[in-house]
Amino acid sequence: MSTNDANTPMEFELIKNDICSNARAGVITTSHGKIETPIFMPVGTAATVKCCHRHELEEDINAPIILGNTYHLYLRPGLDILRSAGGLHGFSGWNRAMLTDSGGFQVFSLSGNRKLKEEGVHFRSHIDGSKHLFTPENVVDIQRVIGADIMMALDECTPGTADFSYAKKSLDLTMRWLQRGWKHFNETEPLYGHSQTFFPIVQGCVYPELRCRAAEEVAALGAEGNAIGGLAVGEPAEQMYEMIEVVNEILPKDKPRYLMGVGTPANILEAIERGVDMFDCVMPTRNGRNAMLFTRNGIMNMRNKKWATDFSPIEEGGASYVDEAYTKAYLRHLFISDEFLAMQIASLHNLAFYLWLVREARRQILAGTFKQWKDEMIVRVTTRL
RNA sequence: GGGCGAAUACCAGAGUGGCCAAAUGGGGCAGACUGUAAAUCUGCUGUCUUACGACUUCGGUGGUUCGAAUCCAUCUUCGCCCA
Repeated sequence: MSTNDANTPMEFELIKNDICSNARAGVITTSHGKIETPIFMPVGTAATVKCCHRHELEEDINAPIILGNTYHLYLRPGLDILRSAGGLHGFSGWNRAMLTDSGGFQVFSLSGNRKLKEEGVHFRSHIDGSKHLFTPENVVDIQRVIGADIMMALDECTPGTADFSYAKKSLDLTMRWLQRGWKHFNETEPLYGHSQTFFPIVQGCVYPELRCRAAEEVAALGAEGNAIGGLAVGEPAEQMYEMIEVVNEILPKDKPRYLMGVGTPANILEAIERGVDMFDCVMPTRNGRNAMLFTRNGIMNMRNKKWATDFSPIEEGGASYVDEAYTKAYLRHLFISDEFLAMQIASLHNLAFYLWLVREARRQILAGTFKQWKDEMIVRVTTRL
């Protein structure tokens, strides 16, 4: 596993473009290992991918990169502890790559507890109600302390239902924040001897005009990778796909593109087809904890009675050992009985499935068979079992 | 043999004359969840395909009453106590 030191920036190598679509296969090299793309990144908000041991993430799910969250880690355990531990890598023991969200999504999801100002976002902690301020600059500093290989710009994630005038006003602010964050990133240094990179985020809600402008401004920075945010937040899926097309027309082809917070297996396949390389989403873990399993044959609600006496494996030939190790009837029993093991099995299964899905997509792109495979997979993964 | 108490929907359990198809909890059935304030949230859970509405229910039977899960009589079952 080759690694980069603090002076070597992240690299992205484009291996192959699909013939029939904008899908592509590549490799990202970070100080904490290589990441073959397309990739799905499990979300580990509070320094843990919920219900999963590190060993499982490494060996069973085989995730090359996971997420952390600036907002949550800043509040708990706090910067002093993270700094003393040598960053989140040292604290959690995760030695592969890591990406941290800036807290921009919390600006959206905790909208009742915050106030947007030109300088940044004033918010109250959901834990103790204490007051805090995130600025484009200090979220860079915080992410330096966390030590993520990839850090994200502070943005405002607008709801998919925002009207044009609000979306424009919001985008203007996000773009001003972006310039400040980018400047500050370039004026500061990593703390732990490994390199860090900074991804800007394209906003603009569902308005092509705004998305184009944002993509052009983002592309002009020349960052090592670029993100698309503010999608899958209430707008119809077709509109999301349209926005991805508009934006990817403009974002540089030789840099990885990260679609933030998306999504369902079908969303991911559609986005890969449109040239997206990186994904993250809470869906495999959250929905897993709530008894929803994604499989290559469709979706199962494990609480449903139909599984009560189904003693077949969770998923024959599935992507992780739990698929053959436990039966549907047993897993249903665990969920009905509120046993912790149910959530562990489901989370492991779903993450392994998501990682399998993107690896298989990559394999199909390399084999030149992506388009046909994708069309078949969409039907399968959206079937309700 | 005598006395007291209890019987309510799948379970537990409230209700003791009309606002009762009947609180609440559990269980059951289904749905939602997209850069995680989520091991969370929502709906349904007597029958009539849905709503309005109608119908049948509170151990059985018979009564009182304009009206009964609720009052009376009696029977049945269960629990406790005395012999």
